[in-house]
Formats: sequence, C-alpha cells, structure tokens
Amino acid sequence: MPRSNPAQTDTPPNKLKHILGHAARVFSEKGFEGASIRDISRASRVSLAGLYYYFESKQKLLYLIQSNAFTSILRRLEERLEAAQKPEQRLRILISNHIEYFLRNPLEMKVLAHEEDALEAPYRKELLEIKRRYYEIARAIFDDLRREGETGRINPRVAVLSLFGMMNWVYKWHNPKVDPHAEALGDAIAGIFLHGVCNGKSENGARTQLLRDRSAEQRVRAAG
Amino acid sequence: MPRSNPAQTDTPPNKLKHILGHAARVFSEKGFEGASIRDISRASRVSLAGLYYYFESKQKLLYLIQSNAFTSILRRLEERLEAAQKPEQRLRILISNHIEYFLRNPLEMKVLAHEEDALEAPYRKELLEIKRRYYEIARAIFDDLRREGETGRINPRVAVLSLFGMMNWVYKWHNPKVDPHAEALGDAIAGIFLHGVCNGKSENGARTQLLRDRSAEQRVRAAG
DNA sequence: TACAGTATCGAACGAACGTTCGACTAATTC
DNA sequence: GAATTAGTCGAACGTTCGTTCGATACTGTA
Repeated sequence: MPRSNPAQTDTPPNKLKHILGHAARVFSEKGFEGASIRDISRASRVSLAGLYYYFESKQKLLYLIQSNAFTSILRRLEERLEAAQKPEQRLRILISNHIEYFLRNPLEMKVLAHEEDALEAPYRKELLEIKRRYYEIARAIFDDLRREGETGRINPRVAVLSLFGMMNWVYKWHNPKVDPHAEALGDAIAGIFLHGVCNGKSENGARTQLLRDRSAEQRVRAAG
Repeated sequence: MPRSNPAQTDTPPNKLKHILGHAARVFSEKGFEGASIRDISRASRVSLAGLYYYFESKQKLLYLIQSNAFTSILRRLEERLEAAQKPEQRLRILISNHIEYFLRNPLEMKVLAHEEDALEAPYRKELLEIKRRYYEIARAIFDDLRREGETGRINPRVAVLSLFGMMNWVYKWHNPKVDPHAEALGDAIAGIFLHGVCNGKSENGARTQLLRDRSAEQRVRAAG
C-alpha cells in the first residue's frame, strides 16, 4: 500500500526527523514512561512495527531526541562565542542562546530538561558527557568573570547551577501569549544573574546594563 | 499471619505515613509512570492488595505525597512570615524556608517538583490551587519590595518565576557532600536574587547584606 | 461465644506494554 | 526479468501493569 499522505514528501532521511518531531511532542506531553510507542505510532502515522525500522528501542529514540537537541544548542553556542572576548558578553551570549533555543524548540527542550533520568545504561553516560561539557563552558566563563573581579565571593558552582535553574525552569511556566519573548527574557535573566552575583562588589550597577546583546533580535528573524 | 517486623510498631495511622515515605522514594527514583505499585509493595513490605486498603489508586497515592509536602511547606512558611514585616526579610524567609524544606525532604520535594504533570483530573486542580497560593505569596512579597522602590523595572512575574527556578532546580544538582547546606545555600540564592532584581537601582549594594536571617541556623537545629 | 469491624494477603482479571516476525510492496541493480 | 534492497505493516509474542475479589486472621464489644 502506498503512503496515504501525498502532500508530505518524506524521503528517507527526513522521515526519521519526522518521527523524532512527533515523538518529542508525545514525550513532552505524557512523559517518557507515560508515553507508549503506540502513542508515537498514532501521532506520526507510522505503523508500530514501521517505527522500529528507524530506531532500535524506545531508549534509543529518547537518546536521539535529547542528543540532537543538546548537540545543536552546543554547536550554536560555540559558534556565537567566537565573536566575543569579554566574560560578561560571553555569559550574555550563553544565556541568550539557551533561552532562544528553549523557546524555539520547547518540546525537545522539555524532554531534555525533564527526562534526563529516564535514559539508561549506554545512552545516559553519553548525554551526561555533553551536559558536563556545557556546564564546563558556563563555569569557565563565570570563572573568567570572577578573575576580572566582577563578582563577589559567591560559590561559583552554586552560582552557575542557579543560573541553569532559572533558565531550565522556563519550560514549566513560559506562556508565549503573556510572557516576554526570547530576547527580553534572556536579558531579564542575564540582568538578574549578573547583578546578582556582583553582590555589591562593583558600585556602578548601570555598567553591565550598557552592553546588551543587540544582535539577538536579528538572529531570531533570520532563523525564523 | 502476624507482621514480620516486630521492631516497627506501625499502628494504623502511622502505616499510611510509612507507605507514603517508601512510595516517595520509589517515585523519586523511577518517576511516577516508571514506578509500579509492585515496586512500592516491595519497598514498603506491604502486599500488593494490602496497599489498596490505604489508598484507592496510584493517582491518589501521588496526590497524597504531593499534597502533604506542599501543605506542610506552606504551613511552615505562613508561621514564619508572621515574625517579619519588611519585604526583604520576608523574601529571605520564603527562600530559606523553601530551601530548608527541600534539603530536608529531598524525596518528597523531587516528586513535587518533577511529577506535577503526572497528576490527573480531580487531583491536578487541587494541587494547582495550592501552588497558585504559594506563588501569590511570593508575588505579593515581591510587589511590596517593588513598592518600596527596592527593585528596578523588571517584569515581576519573570522575576518571581526565575527565583522559583533557582530554588526548584536544586534537586537536580545538590550533593550534600560537596554543596552548601540549607542556610548557606538559601543565603546564596537570596543574595543572587535580591541583588539581581535591584538592577543598579539602589547604589549601596552592601545594605541588603546586613540583615541576614540569622535565626535560620537555630531553626535547623531545633527541628532536626 | 457470637458478631462486627479492621487489617491483610494470594490469586487472578483484562488491558496495555515494548518488541519481533514474516510477509508484502516498490524501486534499483545486474 | 531475476535478484536484491529499502521501506512498511498486521499480527502476535511474552511480560508487566493497575486494580479487584474473596478469604483469612486479629481485635474488641455484646
């Protein structure tokens, strides 16, 4: 029997993406354990058995979603960081990149943030590796900031993980209809964090306000 | 057959607590959907059918855990807030109360933070109600702080939810062996947030540093 | 001693789960 | 035109799931 949706030309390489997209939605709605392969079959309009031509297990499917999302957020970040030298500006880029990706790919990012424990034996470690690398980048930038004397004597691990807390919690509450979009939200979080970790060290708080990452909006439009 | 653990006197009212405790551990380890009633039966040493004498469904079990945890964190908060008038101090109390409860009941709090979507039809709404009430308290305190001119023109919803992000993310990374304990962690987060939302508005950043909530440590010891 | 209520459990229910198998088509290669 | 390969699926596998039923013991009251 031929495919029944002629409008959609899913040549082989695209079909895995197609499945991954629907799977991310289902996982984000019902959770990894709560979602069944049958749910994904229904959503993606691929038969139950047909799915297994594209991935070998439910675990691998989750891994593919998380790994793709994380790899691409990390790749974008490293690209953008090349353009900046100052620690503060680099931190703003990290935050804006994170929030922007979060709001543009909310389903994948919810799965990434919410289902890290669901990943098992071989896959879990690989994803932890990527996650650690991401943390190390943030941590290194923060340490640079610190070395420049821009922060108080706050515990750096706590500071960086609190920043991740602010950013990663966004998926729980952000409503595009009432909440700020990517650029403004990134600025807000960057503002809280950068002023927050200063702890009264630098007396002219307006200083950090000056170098807003003005290219963010352009990027949003270019990619959208 | 008599109970097989003579050392433990589980009179009826205590046995539900006993089950709730083990269930919270199992849910926190495997997630609500990933955990089976059989897992809880094994962990609590109550037979599969025996469990249903104490709760009517897996959903209700999750509800009881979440509702108990949230109700008691809210009750403690309202008690402590009576002692403070100044918005800044009240916000510090909220943060310290939250973090303290989080680190003292990590299993229940992980379930509360992680499994909010798993709750269904009648229970979901009831828990959202409590959650909303908690948010309103924090929001009201923040608005007071704002009215006193202590904050910049930051979006208050974003500010408060970012604070919750910092606090609720803690369960993902906090390691008692290497990370600060409740009081210091609460102070760190309060520091980031309070300085953060000032946004250079108040020029003497050292001011907020002065009124640390020194009674926190005593409370920890009294309750432990 | 009889009865009622509380507490407990083994065994089973039907449904849903992740995964596999073998068969079938449609295109590509020789 | 035969053989090969990629893509797709219905049907079934064995397992585990949440929940229920009926029976059994213990505990107080009449």
